[in-house]
Amino acid sequence: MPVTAAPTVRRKAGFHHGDLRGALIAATRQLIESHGPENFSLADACRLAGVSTAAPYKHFRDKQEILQEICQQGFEELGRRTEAAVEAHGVGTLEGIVAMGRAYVAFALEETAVFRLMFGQNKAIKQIEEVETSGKACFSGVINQVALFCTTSEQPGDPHAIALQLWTLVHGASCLLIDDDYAKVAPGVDIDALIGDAARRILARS
Amino acid sequence: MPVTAAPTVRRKAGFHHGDLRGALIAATRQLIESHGPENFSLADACRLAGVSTAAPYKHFRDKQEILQEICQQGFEELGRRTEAAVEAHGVGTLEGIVAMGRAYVAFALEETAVFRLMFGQNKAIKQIEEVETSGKACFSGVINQVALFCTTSEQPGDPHAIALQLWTLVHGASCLLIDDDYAKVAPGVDIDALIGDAARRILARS
DNA sequence: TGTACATCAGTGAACGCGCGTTCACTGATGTAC
DNA sequence: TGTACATCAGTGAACGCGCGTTCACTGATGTAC
Repeated sequence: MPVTAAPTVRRKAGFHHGDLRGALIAATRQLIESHGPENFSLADACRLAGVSTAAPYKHFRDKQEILQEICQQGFEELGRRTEAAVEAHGVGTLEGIVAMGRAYVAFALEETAVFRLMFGQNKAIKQIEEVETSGKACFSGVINQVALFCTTSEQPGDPHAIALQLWTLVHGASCLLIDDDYAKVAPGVDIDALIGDAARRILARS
Repeated sequence: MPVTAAPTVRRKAGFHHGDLRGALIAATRQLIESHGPENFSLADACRLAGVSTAAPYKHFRDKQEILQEICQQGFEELGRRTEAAVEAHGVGTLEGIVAMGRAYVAFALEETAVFRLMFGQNKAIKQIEEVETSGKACFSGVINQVALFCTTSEQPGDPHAIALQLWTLVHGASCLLIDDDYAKVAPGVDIDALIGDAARRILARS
């Protein structure tokens, strides 16, 4: 399938590109979005960026390094989004925690390919240190909120265990949505309601 | 990487194989288990089964058809397991429903590659009719149990909505486990406890 | 029981293809003077 | 301001490789007589 340049990744005129590194990342994101991270070819990304297939090696060690970079950016973006969500809806409140969950699912829907990289089967990508650190930071944010909620609402629950349950829930929703698996048995499911309801039950005084 | 024949897929002596269809399915399952469904090559499966790369075309239309067959078998197996679980732990009971969830996660852990096929991104595989039917049947089993539980325990909840929440939960647990994503923030998490606890909260009188 | 024969599962070679990476190179850029 | 030059981003051709699928074929099997 021939790949034509999209506006966001079109090269500048002339011999030098200007921001080939950025353009290759943009092209890669676009390609893994449509073909999945496993079926992405570096050669296609080069075609999208309008450069020769040898050009990426001036900016990345190998194909894998581009994916690692995208994965890393993804965790930072996810952290930013969930933090923004909880701040907008109330730090330490039930609504704030639910908003974090919804932000997680929204991220999976909007940045599906990046989400797949971040939580998918390619272990090599996830195991570099910067990625692990950003990932832990995201989760710590959730635990902190749950702990805060438990304290202020005088709940006896273990924040770490509850945060894990909530993460499991929103991650499940994300996966079932992006892989179109709800469609078969619950077309048009209201996912915000599902998450809100389930999270409320998980966070309820037990 | 050279692939050597495993006992379960070794060919019989002689020109004719005997059960090449079965051997190719076994070989494919083995390969997608180690390389993922996206990185499986038909040629490797042939090597494992000890036949030429042209042999599969006497039994399958193309590469995709082998994967569809495995996906189909997977839904049937999952249905069998969840039904067996609920029958062993109490039809229409909370424990029975929790057992179904645990059986779902156990299936994901034991048949990871098949699970990935069944719920993964390859839409073409999931969209054939037999697969859709088996998938719906699996989910209906859960709804029925939840409905039964709601009735006998005089709960007002909507069985369909509650079943969706439970599915979301156990699917999330399955994905996070098989992709090794719990490891970073909760190494050695007790997943049976997590599911039991969360399911109890979701099924609790609201 | 013995033989002729149709069937068809598996062969092995070939096809066209696209991949990731390497290589010596080229020419645009920007700095030193 | 003008010129010489070092830098290094991007080129284009080539590499070795493995893939999915097709093809005419072959020979083991089992059935009809």
